[in-house]
Amino acid sequence: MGTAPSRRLPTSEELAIWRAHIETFEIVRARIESRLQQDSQLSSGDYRVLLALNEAKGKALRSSELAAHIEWERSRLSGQLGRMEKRGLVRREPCAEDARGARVVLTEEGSRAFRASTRPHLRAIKDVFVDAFTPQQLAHLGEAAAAMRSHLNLDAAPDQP
Amino acid sequence: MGTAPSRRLPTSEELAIWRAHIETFEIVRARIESRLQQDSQLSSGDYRVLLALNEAKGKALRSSELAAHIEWERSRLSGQLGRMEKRGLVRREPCAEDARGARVVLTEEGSRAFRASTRPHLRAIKDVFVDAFTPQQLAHLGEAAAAMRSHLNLDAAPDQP
DNA sequence: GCTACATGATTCACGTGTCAACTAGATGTG
DNA sequence: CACATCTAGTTGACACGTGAATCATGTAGC
Repeated sequence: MGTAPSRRLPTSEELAIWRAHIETFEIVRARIESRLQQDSQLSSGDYRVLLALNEAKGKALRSSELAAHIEWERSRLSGQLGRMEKRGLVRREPCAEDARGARVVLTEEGSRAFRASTRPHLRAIKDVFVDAFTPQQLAHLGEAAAAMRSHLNLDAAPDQP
Repeated sequence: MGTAPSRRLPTSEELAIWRAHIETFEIVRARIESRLQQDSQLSSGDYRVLLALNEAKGKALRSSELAAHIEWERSRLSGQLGRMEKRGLVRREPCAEDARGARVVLTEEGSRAFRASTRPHLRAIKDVFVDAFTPQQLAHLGEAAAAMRSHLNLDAAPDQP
């Protein structure tokens, strides 16, 4: 099922849409990240880690669970946690069940920083992203993202042989 | 003119669209860049610089013209050019009219690399991006990008007092 | 138990981005 | 001409991302 993708190159209109889309939303991402940084001294990486830990039972996760949850490479997470630990946002402690592993624990300070960042961050998303569009356009964007995810076969069950 | 942006936070639907959009198109960008790297051993930064130089008269530009053209910070361009020069894609030569400046010249090798990269790169854009959508959806994406550009006041004349 | 392999996590080298400081040549004003 | 100031470009410190290599611990097969 599905139509065969045509073998031609993109037209100049298609190319222009690609370029406009990627360049524009790159700026959007940068603006929202910059607001997060200014408002809360957090990078988007910090925020993502704090969000995941905050939702976790006991505000702690095994490092590899965390990596899987936010879909990051392990080495990426390792570096990120190192920086966050230096700033006191998280703590790493040895894991009782598996001496190889580490539990990543949200500190009180990390928890406070996350709670304080949420509202202004959501606000920035509203101001910069949501308010740019009509409800129609926003719905179209949602559909486009869904179409893309299906095109790329994301959303597929992650552990299939 | 224009409706006042409401002061409420984004709804969970709006937030979901934001997250789906940014995460999905981050993956799209990564895939297309990875194809460019595999097909042509070029990063997207390399490609952008080569594209600009290739279009320039004499396949050369002053460093600051180049920076302005592709809208990069000067230090970013400086580092990029250093790496590209090491690989033989561009050459920097002193500038006759202004001894401070440098002319960035596309080398024969850089020109060849760019020409060889174009088709596979366009092909990747078609495969990964364009073919994910119906023509309607693609048009909607173009409109969304335009709405966002206008929301952010991009497209404004760059040199207004 | 011992060897082989799988797994959790870190480390290293490198490419890449930002911002602030710096160098050196241009320019404008007395 | 002397001085302040502007401009072109580089450099350095740091944050961040990737992939390969490394190290230690777990687990399976004998």
